Amino acid sequence: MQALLCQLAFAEGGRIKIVSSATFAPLIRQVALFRGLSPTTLDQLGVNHVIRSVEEGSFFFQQGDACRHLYVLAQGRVKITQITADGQQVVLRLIMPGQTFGSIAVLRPESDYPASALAMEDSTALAWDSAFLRGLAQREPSLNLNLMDLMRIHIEEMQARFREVATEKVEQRLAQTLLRLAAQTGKRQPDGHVTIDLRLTRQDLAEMIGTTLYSVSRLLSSWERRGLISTGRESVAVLNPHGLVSIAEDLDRKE
Amino acid sequence: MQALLCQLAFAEGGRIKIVSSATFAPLIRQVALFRGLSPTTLDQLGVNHVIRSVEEGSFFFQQGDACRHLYVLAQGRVKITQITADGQQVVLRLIMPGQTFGSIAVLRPESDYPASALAMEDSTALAWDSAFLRGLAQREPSLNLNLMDLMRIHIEEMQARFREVATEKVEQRLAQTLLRLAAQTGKRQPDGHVTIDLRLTRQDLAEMIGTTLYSVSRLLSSWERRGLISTGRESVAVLNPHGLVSIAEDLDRKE
DNA sequence: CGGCCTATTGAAGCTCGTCAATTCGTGTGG
DNA sequence: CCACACGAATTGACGAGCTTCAATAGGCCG
Repeated sequence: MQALLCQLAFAEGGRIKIVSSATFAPLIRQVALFRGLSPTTLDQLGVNHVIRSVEEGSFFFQQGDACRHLYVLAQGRVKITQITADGQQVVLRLIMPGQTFGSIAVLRPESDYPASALAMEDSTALAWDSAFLRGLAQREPSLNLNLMDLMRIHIEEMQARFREVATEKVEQRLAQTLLRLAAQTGKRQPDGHVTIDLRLTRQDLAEMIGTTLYSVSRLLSSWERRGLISTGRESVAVLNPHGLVSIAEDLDRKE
Repeated sequence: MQALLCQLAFAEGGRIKIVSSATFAPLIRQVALFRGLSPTTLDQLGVNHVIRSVEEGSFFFQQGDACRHLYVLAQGRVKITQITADGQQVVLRLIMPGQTFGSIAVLRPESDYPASALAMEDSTALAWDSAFLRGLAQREPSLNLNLMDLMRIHIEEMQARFREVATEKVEQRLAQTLLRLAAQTGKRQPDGHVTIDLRLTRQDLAEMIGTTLYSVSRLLSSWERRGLISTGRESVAVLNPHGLVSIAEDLDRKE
């Protein structure tokens, strides 16, 4: 384990801090993956993890690394990405605190991570050894069921995104994505608007929907002119969700 | 169960035959999902299934149906599809004999199938009740592990396809898909060529990669002119795999 | 203030989708 | 057995949508 940490720190320039583990006991009880587990098991989970802090721009793991740990994000934001041979990147998932990533690790002791986990800001995650979790799952069937349910959700999300990118126009996909982000993580402001406090660049949004940062910028500008949203550097506020819905459903072709 | 069969038969016009179950015992032992299970369990699986035959063009299940069964295809070919609000279709998977589909059913008693399973030719599948399988999994942890492994493979496939459709051109995706089909199900002919005996229309290929049948037709014609493949009605033979690889990797832009 | 990352916008061009017309191939029924 | 019908496939023309490149402006931090 220590070897892995050092290797990653070296490879990516990430600074690794080891933090007191008592801090995170409440978090563990809220994680979907650990729902319904016995107090004994939860205690074991509270003891047998490692805390990893990774600074912005560094990786928790990279595509192709041997996958030996499952992570739960405690603070920060992480994006799960794949890079193509010619350097293009796609964003598969955004991870918020309390969410699980690297769960492939539990299944196959000898496989590699199929994607990379990049910290979008300084982030801290709890890491469990996959062999330890496999042992735990033998005594706690709920753990397996929870894990399968996470995988099911993940499959359905990827299927939906594949369908979207295969059938819908950039305009629709972007509107859809903004609505989804607003619903998941947006915060309602005193003035009634919903802001997405995620700091996503135009580039990030482009990689989530399979387009270029230029197309994203053009669309956001035009929507701002129409009063649907208000944009800022690395931020978007949704002013008129209904307008975005009609774009997402392609109800307003040609005006 | 009988009610479900009748309902589906009615809804889709599918003709349902109930066949002797002894026929399929050897198949069950070869299915990846059932690998490593005890002989006792395999016997139980051999007894507690239902055999469903569905004729070409009918559905084993449709998007939104309550999902109560897991299927293993015994003969025929099935495609797993999703349909968009405006009638466009995408093909998520092709199922060949021995492969499992509808596996989401096992996890959530009360959920719906997220996609449809359409018989591309007259097909027969074994169906297990999801409650029965959940019970079985409590005594056979291997079943859970196998299922999770299938799900892992499925996730990685969908991630790869998302990356492709988000970053690659139609040309590359089509070449990639032909190579994949040739590797998975192609048969080497006496003359050394590899034919894909799947009967896939241009439309099917288009729905697999997110394009139109016209683009597929144009590309296949041009590749045939260049001697890379030989095409026929609902069939393709790969003559020069290496040429397709260089197209898939975009090594020959502009000639 | 200067440097760097992010964002905007225009212009040009290419890929791809769309529509329409036609041909090809397969199975059916007279 | 041939003619016909129907689905599958081909091909051309056109244009919309999107990417690409380049130039410029904006915002934030040291």
